[in-house]
Amino acid sequence: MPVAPPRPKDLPLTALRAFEAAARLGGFAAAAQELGVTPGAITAHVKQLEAALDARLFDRTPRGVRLTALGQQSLPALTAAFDALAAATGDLRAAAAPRTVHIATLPAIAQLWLSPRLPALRAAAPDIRISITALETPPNLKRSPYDLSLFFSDDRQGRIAPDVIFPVCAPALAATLRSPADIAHHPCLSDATWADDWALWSSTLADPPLLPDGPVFSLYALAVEETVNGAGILIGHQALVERHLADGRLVAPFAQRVTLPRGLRLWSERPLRPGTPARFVADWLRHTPLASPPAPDTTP
Amino acid sequence: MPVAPPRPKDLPLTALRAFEAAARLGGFAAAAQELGVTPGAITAHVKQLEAALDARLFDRTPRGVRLTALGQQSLPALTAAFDALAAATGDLRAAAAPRTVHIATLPAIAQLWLSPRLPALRAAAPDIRISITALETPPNLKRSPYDLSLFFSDDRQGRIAPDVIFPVCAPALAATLRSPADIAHHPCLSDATWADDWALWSSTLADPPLLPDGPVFSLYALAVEETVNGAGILIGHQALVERHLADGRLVAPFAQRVTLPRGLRLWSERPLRPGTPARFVADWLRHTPLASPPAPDTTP
DNA sequence: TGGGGAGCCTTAATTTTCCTGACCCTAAGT
DNA sequence: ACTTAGGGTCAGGAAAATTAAGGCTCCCCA
Repeated sequence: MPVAPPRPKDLPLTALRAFEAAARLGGFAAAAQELGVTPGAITAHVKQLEAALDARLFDRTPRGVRLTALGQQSLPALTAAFDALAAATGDLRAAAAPRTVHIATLPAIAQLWLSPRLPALRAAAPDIRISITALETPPNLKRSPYDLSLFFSDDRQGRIAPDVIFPVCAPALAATLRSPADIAHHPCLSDATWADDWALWSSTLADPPLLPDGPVFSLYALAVEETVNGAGILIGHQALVERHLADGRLVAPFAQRVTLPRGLRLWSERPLRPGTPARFVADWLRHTPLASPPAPDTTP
Repeated sequence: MPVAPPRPKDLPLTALRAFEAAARLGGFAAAAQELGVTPGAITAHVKQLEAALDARLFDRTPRGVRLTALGQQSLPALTAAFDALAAATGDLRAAAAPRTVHIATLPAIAQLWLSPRLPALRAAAPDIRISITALETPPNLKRSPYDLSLFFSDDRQGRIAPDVIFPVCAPALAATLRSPADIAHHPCLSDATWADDWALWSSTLADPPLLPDGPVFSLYALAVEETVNGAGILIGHQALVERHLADGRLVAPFAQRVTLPRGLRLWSERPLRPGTPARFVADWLRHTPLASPPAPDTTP
């Protein structure tokens, strides 16, 4: 019956957030990625929280962690509270920078789909600042400071375009190709995150050709650039190569095209109120086709 | 139209909490006290948040800070979110230590009112752990990890006893007192936080005596101890001296008693569900009178 | 009117805390 | 047996809090 046990300290906020993320995502590594810290930090935070509570929140197994009953019953309220906090934070940020729109997207989409559209968008809304952040994985929009998210997804909600794939190459190379079988004589460029694009496409042919190996890129935009330079044949994603097809730097030598179940998807966590900059940008991107490229400069 | 502005970082959680507290309480110093940090830390947090938002949240004036419009409009949602978070952590803490009750109270109440009751309470509920934290100021129960709060307050909700004040002294000294006028010949002990108790009491007399100065204590329990030792006359608070009156170490030499508008108040932020340890402790404290002190040990 | 004195916030330097980065460990799936 | 995937551990360095000092008003009172 001590009169002064060490004052019951408030549970540390960051440790609570680390626990909530780890519990919701089912692992420390995933939580570390969402919070942008290292797994070691999550370990320390959870341990700190468990020490403060004097209770286990996770059962440690050699291949991961599993929530204890205590952790399970506490998770929903914590998640709701952090969601509310994130929503309030989002409102605060929007109120502080009312004319800025933050977009999260894949690096490839940023360079090959979004970037060509930006000049026209900027002209259409000169007072809106567009901030683009390239991420490998779609963020948790409930928690991240982005207004719009633009990724490939199976979800049809907010789909802008289907993902259609087909081989593309430089015009000079295309001139040497007669049929899909000719692919065997050229390098097949592909992207690491879409490793089986070539297989998917060729499997739809009546007579699938032998596919030679080719360089695998971790940046799709780089693969596109190499293809423009004649390095080989790339398995193209329509949305990402349309600009190069339009201005003639790339051509599609074969008619065969494959529509994948996923598509380019633009969405936001909360409904965008009409009149807000984010709403304008979303509507504009959704409904404005890519403008024609500037005519090649033929004057000296 | 930069493609990679420094990635919009998440607003730091602790900075948000510092801002919320400062905004809600109307000052950095008050926020620092509620959060248990120094004012300098609040300054740094708010500055960090303002830098992250690239907007002012407070107008600095020489005698304090005032919320900007941006700060004002963002405050309610933030406060609600942190309240939800505090409620969730409270539930988590309760689930982790289901048989512990945390009580916040004044040091004087802890020593003079609560402590004498603890043995009987412990006997009545041996499986409940009582944790008592002595604070000079009632905590914000919505945010603090206490189940029960026990302070003097004007609020009648949850009142346990009125605050009745009257002079008390050691029996030997009392024997020399005939009327209130005799007070003038003895030191008048008082507590710094209740500095005008003497004036309040004496002003109700038909013939107010001249009040001599006396030692002012910052710990009321110490003043009581000194009075027991015959150091002078103390202005007693009924709830805090009842134990000493009951066992005869102090007596009340005069009949005149003054009931102040405030009273001893026991309350909790959220309604206590029946069957919970906190509910049991609250009911017990509310309804169980102070047990008789053990008989003086007269055997050799 | 003008000079303590008290509040309140800020700043600078020191101390403490936290995060990272590289390594180890264990178990499950080749 | 080797690889992979997930956590745990530890030393060093970055970022935070504390402490202590400083500036700026207002208030009070002579």
